[in-house]
Amino acid sequence: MPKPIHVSVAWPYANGDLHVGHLAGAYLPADIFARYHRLKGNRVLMVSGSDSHGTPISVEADKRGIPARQVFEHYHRRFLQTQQKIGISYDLFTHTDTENHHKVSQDFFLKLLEKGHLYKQRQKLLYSELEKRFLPDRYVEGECYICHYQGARGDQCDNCGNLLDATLLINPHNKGNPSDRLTIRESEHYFLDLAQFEPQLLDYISRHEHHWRPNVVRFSRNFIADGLQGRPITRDIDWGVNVPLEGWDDKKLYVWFEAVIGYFSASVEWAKNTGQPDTWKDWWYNPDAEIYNFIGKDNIPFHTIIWPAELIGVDGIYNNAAVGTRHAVSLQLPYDVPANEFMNIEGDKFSKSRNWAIWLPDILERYQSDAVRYYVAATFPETADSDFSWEGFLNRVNGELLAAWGNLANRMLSFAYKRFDGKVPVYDKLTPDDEAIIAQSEAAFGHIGGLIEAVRLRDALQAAMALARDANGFLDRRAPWKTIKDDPADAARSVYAVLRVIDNLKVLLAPFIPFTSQKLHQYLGYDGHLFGDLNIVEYAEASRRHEALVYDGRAAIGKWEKSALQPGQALREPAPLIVKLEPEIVERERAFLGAPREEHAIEA
RNA sequence: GGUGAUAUAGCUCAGCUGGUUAGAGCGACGCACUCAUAAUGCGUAGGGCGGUAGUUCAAGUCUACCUAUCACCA
Repeated sequence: MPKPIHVSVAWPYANGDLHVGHLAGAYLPADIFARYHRLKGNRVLMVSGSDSHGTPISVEADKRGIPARQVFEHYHRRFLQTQQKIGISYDLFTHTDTENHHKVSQDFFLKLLEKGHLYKQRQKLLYSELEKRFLPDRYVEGECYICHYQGARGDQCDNCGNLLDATLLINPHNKGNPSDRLTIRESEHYFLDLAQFEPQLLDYISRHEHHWRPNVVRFSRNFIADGLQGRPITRDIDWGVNVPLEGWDDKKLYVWFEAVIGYFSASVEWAKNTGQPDTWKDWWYNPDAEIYNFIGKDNIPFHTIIWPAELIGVDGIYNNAAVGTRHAVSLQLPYDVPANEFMNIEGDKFSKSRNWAIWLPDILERYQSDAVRYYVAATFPETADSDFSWEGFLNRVNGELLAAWGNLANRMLSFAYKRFDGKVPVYDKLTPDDEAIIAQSEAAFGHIGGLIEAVRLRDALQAAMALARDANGFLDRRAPWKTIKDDPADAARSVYAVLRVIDNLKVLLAPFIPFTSQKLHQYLGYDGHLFGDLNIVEYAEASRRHEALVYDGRAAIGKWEKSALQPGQALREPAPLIVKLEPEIVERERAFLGAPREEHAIEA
């Protein structure tokens, strides 16, 4: 019975390129998880998109002197290209500036309002007399009222690290315009009354804590114990989703409120795009479905508190009775929120302003997608912060991915291709040793599958690599290059056994390194594709068009099942799977860190 | 300031509810092999688990305090 699995992936702000932190925190774990479940035959819906709104984008737009829309469209396009290249298999990667998303967000707002989960309150905010508008916190600079540092930002002090209330800053001034005069004005806003949801949230957490990561549980419980405060969900800004009320034309929905709704709205869009507009309910209104949110640790409260509160608050939305009894009455809340920690770079924290970052479009110009995927997956910050180091990259790619796995496949395929007439050897009867290694590789499907389902991806990858090492050991014991001379029948047995193990490893490793597995699939003489295609598709709405990344799995034939490799099957001429890295790359790549960077066009 | 996390071989990290001589990969050293991108295999040497004080028949594994780093909240 296929299980509906929803993979909700954090929405990147479209104000700059994707970097390895994005990949390690959310996108790659989500993709590995989704690909596994697809191989397993489950019904996967994986969605995300560019976050088009929010001050980071306005700030970037002001810096460049161009409209916010232009900034987000530029990076949205690059997100599509980058993720297509590294193979993040979204069923839909859209953005939050679609008519669909605006509508769904507004419907969420209205439903919450109707059910009494919102309240109005006046707020004191900094107002720019020059620009005639309320100034977002990030545009404000002043003296920190805690440590008296002069260059504190409106939302946070870079010196003492404290979060600040911009209206309390000493001598606040407009960052972009020092001659501006800032005054404090009151503005009315809608607040989400989080405290109302406390009992349901506590209940939700206790129902799931046995299978959540301990830090996610502790963090969420603490957050509630600290007291749930109402949070403003509207703002005095001009870039964002309109507040769907009369007289609120100069305000927008706050990005934190609206962006998480993307998981839902993107599911609705996906269903619409596929011509079956109700199918999103097979996840959101189906108690058998499991929804997984892949995010970084900075986002935990938004996904275990705020997003569930919004879902509880709008329960029943779009679930009109006319649809029939196929669906449940209640919206599904996330089943698991496997938040990752942070990935540092050469021992230091990621920083966009210092360009202390490894940008995906840049490294994908120089390295195989699977090499990047392998290293990042082997170093996932699943339990603690981890570190991306170029020396580590070199060692793991050359010493593990290439030496233990790529070379295993290459050495045996080459041998079989040359000595067995380009075919999988035909054998008489396998020895107990041969049968043991095959059985071991078959048992790995259950073991590694279990680890992936529990989102222990680093352990899963390590288990697959251990099997590859065992296969190398087996090969050395059986030494077909010796037996071929005086006992060719025995060489046939051992070569067949290793090829069977390689065929199994091809599938076991496919969620992690899909491009390599596909190549190997062909070398082994099979046709067809293990996974579907990732395409950039344009969709038209009533007044706008947008591009999205879309996974088309119709032609995929890969299955999470043990190999039935046929003796006598014709092989294709093999070639090395993994490109060997030169030691010089370590110094070369380190030199890019902290140096000014130029954006290049992304080649397919 | 509060809360939480992390600190284990040269490096990167595992060690669940406390229990035989603390594990893996890489690196180092030695041996073997030559099918393979000098790629593989076998073996050896390396730590006593941040510090201090406790609980216990028994503690990386529990408690308290301290130190360092990180995160979140004020």
